[in-house]
Amino acid sequence: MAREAGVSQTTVSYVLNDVPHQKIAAETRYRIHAAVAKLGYTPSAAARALRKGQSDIVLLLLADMPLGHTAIELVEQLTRILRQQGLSVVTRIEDGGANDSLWADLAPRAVVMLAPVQAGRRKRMEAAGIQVINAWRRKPEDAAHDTLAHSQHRVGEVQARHLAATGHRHIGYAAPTDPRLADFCELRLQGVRQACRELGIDPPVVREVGSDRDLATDIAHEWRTEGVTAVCAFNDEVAFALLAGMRAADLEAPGDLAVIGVDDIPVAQFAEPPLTTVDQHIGVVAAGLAQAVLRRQDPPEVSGQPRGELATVVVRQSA
Amino acid sequence: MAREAGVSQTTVSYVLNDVPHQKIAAETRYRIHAAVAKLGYTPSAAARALRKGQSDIVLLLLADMPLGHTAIELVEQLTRILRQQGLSVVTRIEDGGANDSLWADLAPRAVVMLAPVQAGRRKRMEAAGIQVINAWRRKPEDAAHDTLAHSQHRVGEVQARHLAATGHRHIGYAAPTDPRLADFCELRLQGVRQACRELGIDPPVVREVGSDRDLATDIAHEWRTEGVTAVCAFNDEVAFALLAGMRAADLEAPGDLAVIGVDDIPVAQFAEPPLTTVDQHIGVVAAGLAQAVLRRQDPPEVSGQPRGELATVVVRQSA
DNA sequence: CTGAAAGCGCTTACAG
DNA sequence: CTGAAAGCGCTTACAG
Repeated sequence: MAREAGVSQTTVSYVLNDVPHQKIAAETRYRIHAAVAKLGYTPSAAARALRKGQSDIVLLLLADMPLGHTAIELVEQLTRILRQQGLSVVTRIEDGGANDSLWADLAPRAVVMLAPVQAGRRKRMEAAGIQVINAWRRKPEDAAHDTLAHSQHRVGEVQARHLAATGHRHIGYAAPTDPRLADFCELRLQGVRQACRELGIDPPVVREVGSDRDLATDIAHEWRTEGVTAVCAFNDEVAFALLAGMRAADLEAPGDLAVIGVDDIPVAQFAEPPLTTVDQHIGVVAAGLAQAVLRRQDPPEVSGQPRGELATVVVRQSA
Repeated sequence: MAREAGVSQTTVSYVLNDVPHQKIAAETRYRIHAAVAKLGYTPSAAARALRKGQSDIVLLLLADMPLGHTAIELVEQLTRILRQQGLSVVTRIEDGGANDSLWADLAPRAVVMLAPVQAGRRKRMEAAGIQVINAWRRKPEDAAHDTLAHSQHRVGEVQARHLAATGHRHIGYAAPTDPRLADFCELRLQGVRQACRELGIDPPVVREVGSDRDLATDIAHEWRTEGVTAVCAFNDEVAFALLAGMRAADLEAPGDLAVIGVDDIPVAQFAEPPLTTVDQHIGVVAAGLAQAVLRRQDPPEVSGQPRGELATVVVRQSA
């Protein structure tokens, strides 16, 4: 490569990396770019990583749980935003431990954890100079400065407020049965609880709604006998199960029990009745995460929490 | 590291890589492992990659299209299978070109493309010694040796055969409107067409069903006037739209029009009526893909096409 | 059975 | 404005 352009390795490196404060003659630059094009040269990232100790990769670790539509959108957005900054987002689904070798393999600049983080692992990564961004706080107290957790809390709040605004004072909460969803559920549920407190209405009556229609029917009846008139479902899937259980017992939404989901999955509009749900503004969350990654390297440009609403209600017929 | 154990770099490398035909004294081995544990030493993958010219990473490139539940499962399974072979699967959503830098960054051993592959890009990767596995054939003719394409073809076949088996002779095909899904749709549709040919029934009447309920209603009426009695939907989402359109016009499934989807998404069982659909056996596809990756390096153990059914019908009420 | 040495392809002080 | 040289941490012939 250097030979083809008739210059030294050094100069090639300067030109290709646009090293500031290095004046390079325009003609030399040109010769180098020509040679690059001619040879189809691509710098070896392995060598660069070895030399600099870090690659330009940001590793996104996803929890091993049912990943929906929304999670994928988050991945896409984060990938897009960070690419503009020259960083390559690479995604990995967690699976317990074996990933240690992966972060060593990639020598990522940062690891964004959308999964539980074990203290030991975190320490090892940080010791290796990798920035660890924990976007998965279990405890709501920790969530204050965390866009993702904050948005989950907000989701619950938005659900409860919509129900209250349409006159409901006794609400239920339909939790999923999958234990891997428990942390997420807790965050959303806290949001619901807080909203209820603030609105001065009863705390939500929580029940696990599995993916069994008959069970959902029973639960719907129970809620009604307890005076519950509306329920926040953990997500749209749980809402579908509940709606199916209600139809089986000739219970109507929102008349007998109003139901509001979360996610606005593509089929939500085709539910019977069409599902009222909460749309998460994933772009805002992604921007928050991207900021956290970038803050380290570009102090001035980025600032605190991202602005913008994190979630809004999509009103259809079920609530 | 070598110093801590009181041996040379060479020996450390031999021990850690279990180099065959290198006899190392048990005591030396032990000293090295002890030092590894004590220092928390992790070999630099960047250096290894630089030296060997390849990392242990397999890059999975996903098309930029609505990725469902099924796609995610494929990613999970492939990750799991390949990890057992010491390979790290890393996933990236395609976005047009900018990924060139990524494969250079990772120096992956193989790239599995679940996205359209441009000839130029492919050539560059292969020139770099990267194995390229193209699991995205546009043309059904190319699909013969490709597990993924083959399974898509099979999906259509299974749909049509189920409909024929329940007495339908005039079937419709509900295609999605998203152009990014066109290639996939074509593969499935070919499967339907072939099954119709083999069964001696009319070719499917294809219509695009968007996510507009009223439009779906109109289309349902059209099909009925044309004598269509059952329809294969591209996937469960399209099926939901169609079912919603039918309910709006008091048309019943399967009486007025039978509907069968694809994917068995979690909410399919809660459709009104519960959706009959096709379950793709993603494990088989993943195994096929994994084989293709491994074939190159471990010739003997793996053989041709994976065995096993690729898709089966989940019978519920809509068809 | 073990080690000294070369070299993978970069980046970056440093010297001109 | 440009280049010679060191060194990042490995692997692997090769020599003992």
